[in-house]
Amino acid sequence: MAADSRASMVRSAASLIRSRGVSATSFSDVLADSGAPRGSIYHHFPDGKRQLAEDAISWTSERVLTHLRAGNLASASAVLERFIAMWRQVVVTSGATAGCVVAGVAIDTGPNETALMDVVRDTFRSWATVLAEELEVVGVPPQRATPIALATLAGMEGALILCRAEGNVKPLDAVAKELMRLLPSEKPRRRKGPVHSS
Amino acid sequence: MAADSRASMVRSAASLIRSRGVSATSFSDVLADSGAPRGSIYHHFPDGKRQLAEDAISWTSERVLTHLRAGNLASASAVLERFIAMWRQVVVTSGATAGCVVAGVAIDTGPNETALMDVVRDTFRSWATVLAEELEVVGVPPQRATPIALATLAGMEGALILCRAEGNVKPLDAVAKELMRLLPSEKPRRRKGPVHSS
DNA sequence: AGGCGGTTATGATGGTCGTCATAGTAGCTT
DNA sequence: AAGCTACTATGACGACCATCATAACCGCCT
Repeated sequence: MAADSRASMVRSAASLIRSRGVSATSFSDVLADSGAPRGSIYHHFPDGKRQLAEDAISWTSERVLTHLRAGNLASASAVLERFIAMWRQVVVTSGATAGCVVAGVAIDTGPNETALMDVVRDTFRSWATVLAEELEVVGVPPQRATPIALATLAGMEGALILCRAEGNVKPLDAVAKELMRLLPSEKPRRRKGPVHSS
Repeated sequence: MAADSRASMVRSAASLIRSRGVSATSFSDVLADSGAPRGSIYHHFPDGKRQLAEDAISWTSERVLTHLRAGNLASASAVLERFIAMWRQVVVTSGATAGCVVAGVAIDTGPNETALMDVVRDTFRSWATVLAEELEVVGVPPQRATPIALATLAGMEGALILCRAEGNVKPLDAVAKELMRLLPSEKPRRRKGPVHSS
């Protein structure tokens, strides 16, 4: 299959960018990590490194969106918790060495490379939009859904950085707890007060 | 004076790292931006680039801490707003191209370079600590002050990334508004309900 | 005047990076 | 079987990077 080595390159690029940023991730690193053949870099990525970074973002974004939309939308807190738990797992399984690919690209991309930054912007927008939509579906007032979604996204992106610095998930958990406070008090369920994650 | 060129190098390094990350910031860039002499790099920074990055963080951190402590601690919202306004100014005056130096270092620093990451961690901790202390001083319950401080820090770091992606300050403003909601309702002042920024 | 420590000029080194050209191979189509 | 397309091997290229060695410069102290 053709796209095999290509896909593994994208996956490796995403993984490496997550934990070192994009400038510190060389093609050699990607090849070494993916086992992909040297000769096919510019066959699969004619636009070079920029394209690889773009694809790494797109690949990540689709995974995130898929994960988000796979939720069953039980409540507002469930929506946020699903998003948060996803990032939490990134931190935990990486031993607090990985963050967000999109942030990694965003931070060491100068204002010149508008193409890359456009992808970054669109990705963040799509995440925030889906999050806001889902919040609305479960009853969060429309004028609250978007700001809450944005604050959650920003809070997570920031938390990922703090977790990397601290070497553990504690900052993310603390931030998550605060983000939950932004939600309007849920319609009082009959029994069981506390949140019960899936 | 000796430290003249050295100081300008640190300042330039901080400025460049803010808007491109640390890996994408070369010594040549720093020298070009600062006008400092080529020959004195390893005189002032015997440990090379790592030391330059460390100093850029320390220099930034001291400026931040100084700015924070210069507030008059009128209320909890004033404390947060002072911190937020500081970052807002970074975004505005840079045309949404600059972020946080510490985040820039944190993101493209691998898990190997523990020395750098230690500086990053200590810096974040000091900011969160000062923020929490000030919140306590103005009457925020101790068990709330620390989480709020952390969420504010994470929210700002994330917001800076989003602002860079969007090219404007709107994300930061939206996040800031949400962060304010985390504060316990202020002791009801006699008159004037709504928050009134300085 | 003389010297001395702190600073800078100059330039080289080895390495790595992104990029690409050229040639080879595998596999499907006809 | 032939040929075409998609992929890979090999290796080179110019550029830039961080780092350092060596020597010259400057101003201050004596």
